[in-house]
Amino acid sequence: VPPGTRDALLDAALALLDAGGAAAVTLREVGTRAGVSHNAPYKHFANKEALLGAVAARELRRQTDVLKALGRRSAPVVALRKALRHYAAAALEHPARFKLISGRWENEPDELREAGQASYRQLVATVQAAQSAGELSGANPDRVAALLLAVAHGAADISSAGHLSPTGKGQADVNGLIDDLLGYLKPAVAKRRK
Amino acid sequence: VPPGTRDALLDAALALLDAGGAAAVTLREVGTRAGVSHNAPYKHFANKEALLGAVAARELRRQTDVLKALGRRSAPVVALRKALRHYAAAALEHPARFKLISGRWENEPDELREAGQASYRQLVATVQAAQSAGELSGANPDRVAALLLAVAHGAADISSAGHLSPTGKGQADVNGLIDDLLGYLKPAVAKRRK
DNA sequence: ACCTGAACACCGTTCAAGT
DNA sequence: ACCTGAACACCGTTCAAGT
Repeated sequence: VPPGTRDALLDAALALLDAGGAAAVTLREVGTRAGVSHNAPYKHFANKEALLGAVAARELRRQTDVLKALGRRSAPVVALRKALRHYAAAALEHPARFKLISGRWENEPDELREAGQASYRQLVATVQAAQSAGELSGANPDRVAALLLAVAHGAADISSAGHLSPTGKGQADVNGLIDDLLGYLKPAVAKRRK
Repeated sequence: VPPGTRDALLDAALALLDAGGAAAVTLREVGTRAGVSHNAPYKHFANKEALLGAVAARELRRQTDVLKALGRRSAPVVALRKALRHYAAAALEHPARFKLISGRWENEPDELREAGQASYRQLVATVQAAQSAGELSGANPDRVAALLLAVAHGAADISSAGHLSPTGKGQADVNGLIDDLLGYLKPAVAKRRK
């Protein structure tokens, strides 16, 4: 099937989101850009929140696919570093998407919750692979993954708001913080296998 | 001077923010709750954004005062841990305030930017104190402070959205991540002074 | 100096109606 | 099954006018 009204609505909503933030996503403008009337969206989505939820879930799935591809092409700890940098870079490049995907939902759509869980499982798997390869300290992989995600998320969010540091240089600083944490998580070099 | 319309407007906006999120803060409802007409706010603030900016700056100043008091009553590294926990707990308790204070601003009010810088300086000073006391590893205090803030911010934001972990227990997990990072930042015990 | 009431443009949502 | 056009309630903002 060609584009289809539903996909055209999602595309229009994403374009408006990136261009002008969440406030710019108007059902009327979404409809107009998709070539339909101002309330045709209601034939495809229950309401505005459902439309935004579908946009968020689609983007999160796309992002997770990129992270999976990184995992197939690099050594574990390199894939982990690339994944975290990619996560932060995406957040800085499209802050409104980032807030939509990672934000609070009154009624989180199943589609979005499942995409989020799949993305998190991918991260934990990468951490485990790096630990098994002896490239990362051996603490509980779930906790390590959560810590890494918290830093990437927090650094990107703070930087995106312009609050990282008075003299900060944006993304460079975000990557620096990710590297700092990965450095602290390096296994002790003195520890030798028996 | 007794309350004053301006303070009454700020109080009403904060109450609406906490009760129903940013979407519930309506200039009309703010005016009504403050006992004035629906557009009296325009006599005290340029527009809705300016009103929200004043609310954010006031709350950020209050929060920073709490962190300063913690610093005066505890040993440095204890104060640091308490400050980070307090930051995260406040974020979880009043998520809409947290997003307002730490979010993006089209035109960030001077008042808010200055309050944010003061808060960050307070955190860096606490890190430095902990390092001077030999309770925290000696890396660049600005980078360490940024890393700690990123974790507290990121963990609170992810947890607040319900995305920390499928089996996560909210605030307990956030504090756990803060403790994990502080653990990694402990100075090497084997290192003795000459 | 501070406030009110009417008015305007805009938005989410609903409904009756069309093919 | 999908879409349109009119309509409703609500919101931010402006303006003329009041004290």
